[in-house]
Amino acid sequence: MSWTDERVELLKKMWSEGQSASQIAKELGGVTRNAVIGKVHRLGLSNRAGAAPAPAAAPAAAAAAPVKEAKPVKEPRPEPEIAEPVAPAAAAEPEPEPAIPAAEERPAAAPVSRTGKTIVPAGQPLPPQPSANEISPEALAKVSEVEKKAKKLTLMELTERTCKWPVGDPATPDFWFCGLPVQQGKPYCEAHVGVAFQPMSSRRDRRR
DNA sequence: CCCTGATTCGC
DNA sequence: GCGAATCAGG
Repeated sequence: MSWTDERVELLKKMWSEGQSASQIAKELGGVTRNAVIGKVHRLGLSNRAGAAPAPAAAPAAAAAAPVKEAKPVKEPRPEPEIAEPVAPAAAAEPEPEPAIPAAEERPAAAPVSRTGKTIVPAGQPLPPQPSANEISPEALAKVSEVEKKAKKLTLMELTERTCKWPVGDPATPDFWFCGLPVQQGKPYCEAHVGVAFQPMSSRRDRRR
């Protein structure tokens, strides 16, 4: 692959949006994150922050790079009141893919006050949290177990290979994501995949 | 271990 | 100019 104008533009866009080199590389395809980083440097748009204007040393790099930043700082949440963490009727679609929150996206603003308290916004994308519905007791038991040894990651710590299963009330400090290694291709660890993706077979309810 | 960006240097 | 290898860090 080569750096066509389009690709370079996408690169610039994503980079200024705060996307990581690896994410950009994936998006572009045909290039590694190294290639992306290399290109970024050659383009002279290294520093992404509008801050830290190189204090006392090496203002060197990117001297000829205007880099117009338009920090897309998104409002954490205009609406402070969140109704209730009601147990969302278990997402039991024949075609799985319970589209979790937008955990993938780079949170523009860290929902963490420097007082240590983690203030999770918990916008509208309320996750699965299946109610003890028609899920095998085994699977549920498994989940309980797993939650004990979960990594308890914060939103920002999630990656593509960490279980994105949410635990607790998003409105409290006791909210976290499982964080255990995900199952190949899935967004959750084995245990949580078990309750997140129900085989249609078990969904057949009392004949129609 | 997973990830991040930064630099170097042969091509 | 390009990007793998490497470095330095979280």
